[in-house]
Amino acid sequence: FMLKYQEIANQIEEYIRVSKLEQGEKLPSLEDLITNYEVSKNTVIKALSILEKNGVIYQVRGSGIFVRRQNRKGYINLINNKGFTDDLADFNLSANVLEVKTILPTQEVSDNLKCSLTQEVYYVKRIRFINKQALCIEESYFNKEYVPYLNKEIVEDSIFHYLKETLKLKVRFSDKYLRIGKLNQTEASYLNLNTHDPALHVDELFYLMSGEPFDFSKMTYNYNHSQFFIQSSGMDK
Amino acid sequence: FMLKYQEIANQIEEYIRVSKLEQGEKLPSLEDLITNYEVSKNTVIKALSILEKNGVIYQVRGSGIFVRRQNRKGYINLINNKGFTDDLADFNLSANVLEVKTILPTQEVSDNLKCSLTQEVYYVKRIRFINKQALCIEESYFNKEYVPYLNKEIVEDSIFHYLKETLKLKVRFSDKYLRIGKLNQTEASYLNLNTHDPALHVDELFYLMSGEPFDFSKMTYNYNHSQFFIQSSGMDK
DNA sequence: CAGTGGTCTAGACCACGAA
DNA sequence: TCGTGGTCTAGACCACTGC
Repeated sequence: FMLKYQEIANQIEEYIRVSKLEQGEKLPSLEDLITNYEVSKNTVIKALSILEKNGVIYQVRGSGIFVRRQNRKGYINLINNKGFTDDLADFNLSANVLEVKTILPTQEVSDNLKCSLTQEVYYVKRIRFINKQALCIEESYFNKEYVPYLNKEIVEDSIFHYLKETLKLKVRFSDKYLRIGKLNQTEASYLNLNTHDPALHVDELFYLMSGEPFDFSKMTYNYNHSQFFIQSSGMDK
Repeated sequence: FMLKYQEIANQIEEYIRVSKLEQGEKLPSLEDLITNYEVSKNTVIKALSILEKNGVIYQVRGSGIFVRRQNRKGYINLINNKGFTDDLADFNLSANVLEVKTILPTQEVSDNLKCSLTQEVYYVKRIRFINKQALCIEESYFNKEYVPYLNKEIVEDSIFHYLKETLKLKVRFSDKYLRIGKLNQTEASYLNLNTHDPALHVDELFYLMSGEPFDFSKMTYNYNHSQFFIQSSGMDK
């Protein structure tokens, strides 16, 4: 079962895709959408507000509803929470698992996961590849309270898929901190680059539906494959 | 005059600040808010959805409304459209204007601004400083149709302030493209760094309320001052 | 099962843009 | 002035959490 406004949002997005509407092209009017979908005005507006938030459309009072979207290919959208799987769907992604174990958290990890220093967490270290080239080094820490079990097989696949399907955990939101620096020797060797080459460090904290942080990840990206995209929706609406 | 939901959103944010509520602390229930502000349920929900979008709160069904917000200081929020002025308010910002002139657009500029190759645009080159250290090199191109006049005095101050107050232009949304590379010799000298040091390149396209692009800016950041923050709100709601 | 957040409606009225 | 998007309401009913 799906919510009406969600369903309508999906259908409008589908409509834009199959009609191959481009930036600036006009969609049916609010009233048309209301009669077509046989729902109330508020419901359509809610659907449109989702699409607006996601950068798919923009609405202009007195004028109409228009298509936005114009993502350059190969850029990773920093707003979605879905990992890369969506943005880089056209590319050949894989991961090389270096370690999966339980450890005692460092101060930094315990601060972020809001867990005790004496309570073990899962530690996972992976190198992620895109088209067989190293994309990033990823070190993740999982609160065992929410992720009681992990192993190499699970982690070689998509962790998020496992969390969602098996553990029934859903990510509600996340905080990302980006920083630019230089690669040290170890990082450089993993990424097949040179020491002192540019490095993009991303710390990311993932929260569950209930608002509890459960996954703290530290990533170091290969600068050759680091292209990111951000759509800001500006005003409060 | 202000919209009710906007007013309520502001007041709740204010309430969080003066009450010094921290991450995870609970706000009054929906029903309380409805009776306190004497508005309908939908209006409160709209106010809350703005705060949720801005990363200020999160709502949990059956449980309550909680404070989010936990921005590390000095990180630039990549979601806001306001330039740096807000995030770096505590720091000493200034700009050194190198050039202000009208030129014919390159192919790249005309593609982005959707203007003809034969129609002149304003070109502005600035170095921006934070606490007297070079933060970034900024080259901006403005469509003259919307920004008919610029000069050095205006540009030394905040361009966005001028656009808003004098020209009555409002930014509706923007697209940002981030890329990491190495500084060339010229860039390095402007930023007081070394050739081949890390460089963060950001291309940003700003759109007006009507959806027209009017400002295309190419920025190169000093990696020592490049700390960015992104709050993702995850799911479609 | 009480408390709390979320969805949906029908309809009144407002505000902006374009012809 | 008309078409179109935006705000707001009152109320019905649904869904999840935690005692």
